[in-house]
Amino acid sequence: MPVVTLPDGSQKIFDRPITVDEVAASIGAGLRKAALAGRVDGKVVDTSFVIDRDVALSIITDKDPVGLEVIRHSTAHLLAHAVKQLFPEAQVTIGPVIEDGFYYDFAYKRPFTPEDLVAIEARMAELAKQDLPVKRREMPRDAAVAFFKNLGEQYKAEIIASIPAGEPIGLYGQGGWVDLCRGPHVPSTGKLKAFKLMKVAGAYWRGDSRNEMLQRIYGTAWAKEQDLKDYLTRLEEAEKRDHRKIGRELDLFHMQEEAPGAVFWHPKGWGIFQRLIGYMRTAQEAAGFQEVNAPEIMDAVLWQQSGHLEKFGENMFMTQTPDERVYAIKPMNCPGHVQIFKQGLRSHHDLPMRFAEFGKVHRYEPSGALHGLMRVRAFTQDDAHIFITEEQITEESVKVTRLILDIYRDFGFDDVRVKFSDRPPKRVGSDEIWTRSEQALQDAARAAGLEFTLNPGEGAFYGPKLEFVLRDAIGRDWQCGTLQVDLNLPGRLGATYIDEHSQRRTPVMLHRAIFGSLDRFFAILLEHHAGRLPSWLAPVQCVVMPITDRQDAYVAGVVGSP
RNA sequence: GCCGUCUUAGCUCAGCUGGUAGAGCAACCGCUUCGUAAGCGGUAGGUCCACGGUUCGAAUCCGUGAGACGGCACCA
Repeated sequence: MPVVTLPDGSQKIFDRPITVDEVAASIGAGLRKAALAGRVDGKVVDTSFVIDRDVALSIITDKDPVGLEVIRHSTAHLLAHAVKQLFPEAQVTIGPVIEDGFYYDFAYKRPFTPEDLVAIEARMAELAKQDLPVKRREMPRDAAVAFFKNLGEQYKAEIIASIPAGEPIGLYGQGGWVDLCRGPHVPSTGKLKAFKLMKVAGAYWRGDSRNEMLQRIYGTAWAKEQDLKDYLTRLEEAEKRDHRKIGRELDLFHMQEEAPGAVFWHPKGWGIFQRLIGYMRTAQEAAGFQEVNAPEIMDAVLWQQSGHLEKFGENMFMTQTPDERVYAIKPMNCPGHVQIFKQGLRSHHDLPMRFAEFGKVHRYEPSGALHGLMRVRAFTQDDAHIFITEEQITEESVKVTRLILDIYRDFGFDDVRVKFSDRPPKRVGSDEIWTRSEQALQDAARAAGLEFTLNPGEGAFYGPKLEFVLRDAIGRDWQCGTLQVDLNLPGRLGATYIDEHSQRRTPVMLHRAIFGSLDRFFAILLEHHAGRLPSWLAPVQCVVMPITDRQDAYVAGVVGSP
């Protein structure tokens, strides 16, 4: 006798186990038709899910964000179904939901072509039109492994084999095609109405660059045709804001193949760049930072000590000079700032010492990573390193986070998210030190009143970090600023200060960047404003133009007046 | 770095199966002086990414390399 409690608090009593679909039908034919899935005691399930006990149930339709996810997930299945029909030799792997859509990875003897996509999308439309019922069943794990091996689906078998033996495996079938999936899915393919395949690309099996490359097909799916259209319009709008296009049109900068990943700044672009620096210089001086400048080329030894060479050696520009010494072109500013700190004796009275630099750094980024100004091999950072005692971490971090948020506000970025990244797998320093630095940074974030999400394993190799993510005018997120607590590098590079007991101690170093990469921040601003920068930044604030040549003399007067 | 696509005038792009290059916009020169995003006419502009190969002949076919673009991996 299941009692089903609906979201409005009303209850329905049934005299036998029933499905979500049947409950929806009992409420109304319209709801039954709109039902994509159900939420039973908080868990999302298929409409075929059998309710055999008292539960809280809500029917999920395409008005529900989860409903949209179900649609996208099922559309990924529809894609795989169509691919298997057209290319039976292709093997299926995984097909998750992503922002605005989905993808599905296939192993196939050759890459899919844009023409293939057209054919696949047409087949998907046919399968949707047939309104095939989507049916779930379960199978013991080992039976499922055998089942997929028998189908020749090696990748699926491998995925299932990595699931614990006790768990039953969910299989979804539609029109003679079966896929492993935890679901849930729409009740029938006819629910899938608004989708489009977007692009093909390579992607590594299990996301590991040592593995073979699969063919990934990206698609987008929506509840309604109009939503799909709106989405495509949004993409067009984003394309119009592309900083690479605007940069050329407004004559701000260019790049050319002799200097891959490096920027040639034109007068107007460099003027904007300098105003950004000028702004930051004023703001950080007011906050107690002192500007410094360290060499761009230093002996590789320093980078060995810091640990950068070991971790990032492959991504550093090295140079051998006639004196046979190996120098590195700096990829970071921290070791340089530590050298400045190390000159002379520092007392605890001197701390905090805040060194800031508009440091130009070079990183040999993988060729495939380069992207306009967003990812380059030579760029300027608004980088600062603050030397403090361990007791000062919280107070100083709070100050820095305030500064960061204030500055973003000045640029019109009010919507800022914060992420906390803790120890990565490849790191320097003891676990004990990591525990202390993670704790200190989290305490500081809380003291600053920040809400943050966890980003496990994404910290820098020397310390945990807070990452500041801006949301732009069209809703895209950009990670810019960062604040890192570092209990490792000062020691590795031999920095010390004298404490109140006349003892030598190792300072703590905070790393902070607000714009991050000036070049990248420049690009973000261009895209955020679609090229129409606020007048304090704009290289051209106004133009005086005559309508006919009869006004020439007058206009010359206007231009000449103050 | 990996997969795929691409590279032709300042920009955006045509150029079918090989017969030594075209358009629109921009520029320049005239004309027009017209009230809210493309007035009219004309002129000029190209090592067809680079290097090798096939061929009587290569922008076109093949190979190598570079760069760009879209993803993946990476991102101190």
